[in-house]
Amino acid sequence: MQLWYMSARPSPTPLLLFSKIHLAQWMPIMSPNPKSMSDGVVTRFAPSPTCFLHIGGARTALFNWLHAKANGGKMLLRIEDTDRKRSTSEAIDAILEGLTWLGLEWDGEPVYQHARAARHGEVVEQLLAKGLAYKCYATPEEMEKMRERAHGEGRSAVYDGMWRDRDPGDAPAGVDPVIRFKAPNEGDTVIEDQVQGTVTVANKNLDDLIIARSDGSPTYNLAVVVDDHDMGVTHAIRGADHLTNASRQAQIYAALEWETPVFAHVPLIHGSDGAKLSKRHGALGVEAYRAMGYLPAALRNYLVRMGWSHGDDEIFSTAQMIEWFDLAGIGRSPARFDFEKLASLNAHYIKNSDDGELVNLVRAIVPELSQEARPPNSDDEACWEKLALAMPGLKERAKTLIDILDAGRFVFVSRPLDMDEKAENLLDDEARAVLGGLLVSLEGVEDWSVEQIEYVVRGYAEKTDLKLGKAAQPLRAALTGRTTSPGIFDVLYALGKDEAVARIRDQVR
RNA sequence: GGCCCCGUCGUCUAGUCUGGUCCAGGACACCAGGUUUUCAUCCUGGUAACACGGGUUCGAAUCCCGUCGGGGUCACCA
Repeated sequence: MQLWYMSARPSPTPLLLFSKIHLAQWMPIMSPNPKSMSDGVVTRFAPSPTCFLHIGGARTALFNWLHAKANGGKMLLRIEDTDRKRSTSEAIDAILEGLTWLGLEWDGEPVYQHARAARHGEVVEQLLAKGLAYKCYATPEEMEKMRERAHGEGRSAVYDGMWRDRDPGDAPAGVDPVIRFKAPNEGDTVIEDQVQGTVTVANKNLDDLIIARSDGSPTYNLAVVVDDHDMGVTHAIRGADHLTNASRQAQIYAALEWETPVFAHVPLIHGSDGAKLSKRHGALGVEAYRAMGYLPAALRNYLVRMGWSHGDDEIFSTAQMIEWFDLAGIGRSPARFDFEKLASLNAHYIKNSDDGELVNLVRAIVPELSQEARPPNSDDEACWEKLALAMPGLKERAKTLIDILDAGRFVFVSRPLDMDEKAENLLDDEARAVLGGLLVSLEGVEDWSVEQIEYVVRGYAEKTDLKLGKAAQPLRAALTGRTTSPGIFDVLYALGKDEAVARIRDQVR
C-alpha cells in the first residue's frame, strides 16, 4: 500500500512554466506530453456510486477502455465514494456488473477513493505547509452573502478570499475550519484538451475551492488529482460536465508540481429534449438495456458512434473499434439519444448471432422479466428446444431479445391455445374446412422436415386450387393463436409433428 | 446572471484543421415501389440540412467578426 502511494510515473517532466516566485502570475501550460504516450497509456473510469451505471457513464467507460486498448495500455477503475453518505454498495455492484456485461473489463482491483483518505490528508497538509492552502472559518451565512454579491455583480467567483491572508489568530473559537486551496488570482489557466481544444479560463473567475471539509475529509477535486497522480493516469477521459473541474484541478497539479494527465472531455449525451440526460428522461442503467433485450455488442456499437466517428462506417466489431479508435475522432457537440438507431443496430447483431447463443441469451433474461412478461412453461426444456428450431425465422424479424420471446411465444403455450381476436375471426367455417383437409395430409408426413412439410402443404393448396395464403393463414391461427408469425413451414417444423397436428385438430372440430 | 463549450437532413454523423473535386455523402427514422404464405427481413428509389447576418476571397459548409439559439458549470456532491 505504501508503494502504491509512491507509484507516480517515472521521472515526471514538469511542463509547468511557473516558478514559486511568480506564483500569483503563473500560467500553467498543459500541453500533452507525446513522450508519455509511449510510456504506456493508463486511463481510468471513475464513477461515483450514487446510482447505477447510466448510458453516459457507460460511454465514458467505453472510450477509456478503447483508448487504453488502442494504445496497449490499461484502464483502471476507481470508485469515487468520498461522500460516504451518498454511496451505496448496490450502486457499486450495479456499476461493476454493468461494466462486465458490456465487456469493459478494467485492469487490476478497483480503487476505493475513501480508503485513500489518509493519503489525501497528507497532500492537504503539504499544501498547507507550503502556504498553498489555508484554513477558512467563513460561516454558511457569510457564504450566502458572498454568493448573492457575486451574482449581483455578475462575477463568477463566489468566495471572496476573506480568510486567504488573514491572521489565523483571528480564528473563532470552537469552529472547525474547512481548508481552501490558494488559487492564483491573476493570469489564465489553460488546458489543452484533446476534444475541446484549448480552453482558457481567467484565474480571477476561479475562487479558492475547498479541498478538505471541516471534518477533515477530502473533497472531490483534491482527491481526483491525488489519485490520478498516484495511479499513474496518463489520460483523463470524462464527460464535458467536468470541464470546469479540469481548470481547478490543473491549478492543483501546478501547485503540487505534478504533471497533468492529458484531458479529453467528451460531450454529454442528451435526452430527446436536448438537455443533459437525467432521470427525468427516464435515463436507464445498463442493466435495464439488458432486460429490454439489447446485446452488449449492439450497445457498444451504438455508444461508440455517439460523438465518435470513423468516416462513414456504422458497424464495428470490437477489434475494429480498438484499431480505429482515436481521441481526435471525437466530436465536440453533444448528441441526443435515439432508441430507434440502437434498435436497428441490435437487430443487426441479433441477425448475425448464432441460434444456440441466442437461445441462451433469451433464457438468461427471463428471470429479469415481470411475471406477465415471462413465457409460460419457461422451465420446460422441450420448449427451449423448439425455440432453437424456430430461431432462424425468429431472429430475422426481431429487434430485441424480447421480440424473439414474444414472436416465439407459440412454442411455449399449451393447448388449447388462446386465440387473439384477429385469429378468431380468421377461423371461419371455410378456414376450418381447409384445416381439416390439411390435417389429413400432414398426419401422413413421415419425415417431419421443413422441405417435406412445404411439399405437402403446397401440394394440398395446388390440389384444391387454393392460393397458398388461404392455407397458410388458417394454419398460422391454429398453430400460434395469432395472424402473424415466422414462415408457416418453420412454425410447423419447430412445433414438431405431434404438437402441430394436435393444435390443428383442436380447430377442426 | 458570470464563466466555458457547441450549432450540417427529424436523429447520429462525413466533409471544416490543409477554402474549389459538396447545387453537401452515409446511417437510423419516414414515404413509395419490388420480392413474399402473414408479419418482418431483403432489394430499389425518394423526401430532407450547411442557424442567421456581415466580412475576407476569383471562390466559403469550410477562414474572421457579430447576432441568435442550445448546452454545461458555478455545493463542506461527485
